[in-house]
Amino acid sequence: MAWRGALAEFLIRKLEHFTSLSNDDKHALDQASRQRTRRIRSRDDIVHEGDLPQGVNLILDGWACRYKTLEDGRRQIIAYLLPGDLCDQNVSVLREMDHSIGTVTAVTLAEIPTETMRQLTSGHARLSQALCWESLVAAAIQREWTVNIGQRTAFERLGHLLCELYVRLRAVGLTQGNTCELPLTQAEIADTIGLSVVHVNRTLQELRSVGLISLRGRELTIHRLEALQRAVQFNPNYLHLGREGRHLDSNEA
Amino acid sequence: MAWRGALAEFLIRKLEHFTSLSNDDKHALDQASRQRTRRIRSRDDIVHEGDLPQGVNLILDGWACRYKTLEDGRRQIIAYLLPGDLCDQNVSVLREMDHSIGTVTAVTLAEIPTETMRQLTSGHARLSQALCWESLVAAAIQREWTVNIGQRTAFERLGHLLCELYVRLRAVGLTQGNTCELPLTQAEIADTIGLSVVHVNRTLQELRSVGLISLRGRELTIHRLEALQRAVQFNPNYLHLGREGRHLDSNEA
DNA sequence: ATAGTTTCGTAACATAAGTTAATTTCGCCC
DNA sequence: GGGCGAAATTAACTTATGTTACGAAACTAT
Repeated sequence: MAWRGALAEFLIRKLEHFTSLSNDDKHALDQASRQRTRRIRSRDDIVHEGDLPQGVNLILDGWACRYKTLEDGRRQIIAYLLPGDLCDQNVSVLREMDHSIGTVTAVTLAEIPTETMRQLTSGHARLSQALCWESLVAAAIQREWTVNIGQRTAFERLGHLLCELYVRLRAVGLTQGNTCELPLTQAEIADTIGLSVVHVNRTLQELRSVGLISLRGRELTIHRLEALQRAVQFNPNYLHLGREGRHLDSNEA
Repeated sequence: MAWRGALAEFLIRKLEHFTSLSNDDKHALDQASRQRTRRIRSRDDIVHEGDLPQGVNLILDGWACRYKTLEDGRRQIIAYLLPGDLCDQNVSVLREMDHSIGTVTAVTLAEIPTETMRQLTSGHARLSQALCWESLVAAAIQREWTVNIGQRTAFERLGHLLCELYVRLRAVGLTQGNTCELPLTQAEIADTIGLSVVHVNRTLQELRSVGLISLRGRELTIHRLEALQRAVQFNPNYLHLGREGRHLDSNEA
């Protein structure tokens, strides 16, 4: 059976970078994704800080983000949730959410009940490992963001973010050649890498003028990925995609 | 039985902020900590980026940190590991470490084999939940660091870090009144919050001059915790210590 | 104690990034 | 297809933070 078109398609593709799943595993994942799906419109909230944590959300389509707002309005985007990403495999252990999750684009998500998750992991050793891997990778990404914001220059920070998003999208088959969608406004990028909008704009101009990227409409093209990686010290090892995350064929354009 | 003096003392204390453990749970934890302990001297590496991940490490005593180094020598400290902290409950799923772990002070740690961990979690539902909570809190801390470095001013960043370390130490009984150890050099603080050493020094002077803290030798005193929290927008909810992480009695001085 | 080595403290100066504000371009809706 | 609001762009100016450098203090080891 081809898993193109399965609701859990992107998640399955992602997990297969770590291990190959049996048809049974994939079927179970897909079933779990069908129990309850929800459509949320663009720039809307999925979960609020202070909420009681619910079961697991799987992003089926669209972009979301975790974010936190300070009292005076400053906002930090803490993570991007792309198709195939699971939010919070175990949060229900906590008493309340310490941050919010909002959409960037319109999003379709599957709400997988805690009980279904339990069944998935107890009955499928391989799958259970793969899900564990997925949450370790999410943690590794969060660590890398700390490094990115803490140590890198504006140019490197922005380039690094673009590399990461591109490679993550490629890992789930959402790139065409060296192009992918980038539905973020410059204000959102600014809140992601801790810069002002104006400086994001300047830095974007710089990345363009040295010929490393194009960004028009909501479409990003990375002209020379290798060069960009070098220029911004992007080492994809933290994504744990095997074989360094490079040379993974994307779906052809 | 009193668990003062148990090797896993600090871990037990920490977990009990989340749930109360049975004597059986505590005994199992303590036994697991006794299997293999190791002593590492100050400013030495425990784990190197690129290493094959091993079983779980539990910090029994002393301070360690996760860090990452860029090619040109810039370094970011990604997390502090304090007594009672577990490193990497499931890393063995990954093929290689994407960052290093080094000591700040001399450290005693327990290496808990993967198999022992499995037994711990499968035989003790309560404990298993508590360990899950501990890893969710670690992730929440990492997210908060992203916010801290991304959005806050130097003054807030540093104050926030000090609040966090103080509250975490208090949660395991390692404070005396409003004082705790802070065995970090200013260079290490700088690499933690993404500032230069000089600016850390300036900012420290500022925190002192407004009477919020004292820091001499390796001893930190927070004179007015509430005031400091307000001044730097430190909201301890992300530590999920129940009751907001305040009013937890520390061991008396 | 003494010498050597970190760490801390400060000053003078340099610069990356923030702010404000005005203009242009883009995407969308009637 | 014109008008409206959001997003992007640019310029001029400000500021927080970085850099370099040097001396003082605090540890460490003999």
